[in-house]
Amino acid sequence: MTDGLPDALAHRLGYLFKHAHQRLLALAGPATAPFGIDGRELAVLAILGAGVPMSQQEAAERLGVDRTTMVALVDAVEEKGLVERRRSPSDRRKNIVQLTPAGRKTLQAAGQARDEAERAFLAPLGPAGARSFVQALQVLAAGPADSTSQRPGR
Amino acid sequence: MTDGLPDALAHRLGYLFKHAHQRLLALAGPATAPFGIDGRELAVLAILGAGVPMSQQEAAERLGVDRTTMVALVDAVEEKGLVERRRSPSDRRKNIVQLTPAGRKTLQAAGQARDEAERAFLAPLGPAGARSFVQALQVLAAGPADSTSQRPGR
DNA sequence: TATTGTTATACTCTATAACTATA
DNA sequence: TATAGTTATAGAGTATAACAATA
Repeated sequence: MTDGLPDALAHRLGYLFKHAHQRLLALAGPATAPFGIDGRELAVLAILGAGVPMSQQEAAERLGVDRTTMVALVDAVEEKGLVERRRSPSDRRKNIVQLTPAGRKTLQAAGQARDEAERAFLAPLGPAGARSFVQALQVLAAGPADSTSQRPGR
Repeated sequence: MTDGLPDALAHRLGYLFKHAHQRLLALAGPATAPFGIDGRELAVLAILGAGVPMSQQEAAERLGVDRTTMVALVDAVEEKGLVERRRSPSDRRKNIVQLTPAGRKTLQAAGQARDEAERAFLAPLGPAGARSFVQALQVLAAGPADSTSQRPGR
């Protein structure tokens, strides 16, 4: 029998997603905590530090959160001195949100800690199993490839 | 347009779990809605209909939810006439929660609808890919197999 | 008129503490 | 004293509506 999982739920994807996610959080939370940020704030830094400067709304879309949620998220990392809001010169309605030097440093260090936590989380699958699991998860998270967008992997 | 996944997040498991789960809910929610229940209530029916009669607290533990959360959950399905609470003869503090005939019927029909939704969700992986994905997810949800094994929840 | 950021508000989900009745 | 169920309450997390500034 699948020890740990009640039979009636062993194949329920919702249940499995919830509990797998909880186990990940239990590992990744403590990993990023020493850097003063949580997983969501780290994701904000990662989005903003990825490339071109972008507005709050662009960042919110990429994160998959509402723009009203993004306000509090940017507030949090700005108060910690990790990002700065600046008015866009070309469109003064927009905030361009940029990483500070401290933000870049935190992104680098906390990102590494989180990567290690993720590796530990995936370890039971073995290297090849972990790789194909993440690939499959990317497919499922991206959803059915619609005609106008590129197909992620495979 | 953000087609697919933003590079900076493509390998972040928390992000992938969240969005994959959301996509699953978008499919499974409408599938069980015609039967008047949501996914969580269906899980309650599945736990209670799986075998031996059990108390609310036992069912809550297997579901991975708090016993106070379980009260409202059982309330909901009881009001719909799908389960009945009755006092345990051997320990009058306990509620034995049993499926009604309507509950069994709903479990059967809604369970089938949900299974179909899950198959549709996993379809992009192909049959073999879906199988190994679910297997991996079970491993990750159950956590490291330690000797005193209980589940992580709570 | 539409859009960006913002605030206020409400709703969902869940957990903690306290109460009751049983043991 | 401890446990099962319950209630009240509070904390996240997120979404909707409305407003000011700007386009």
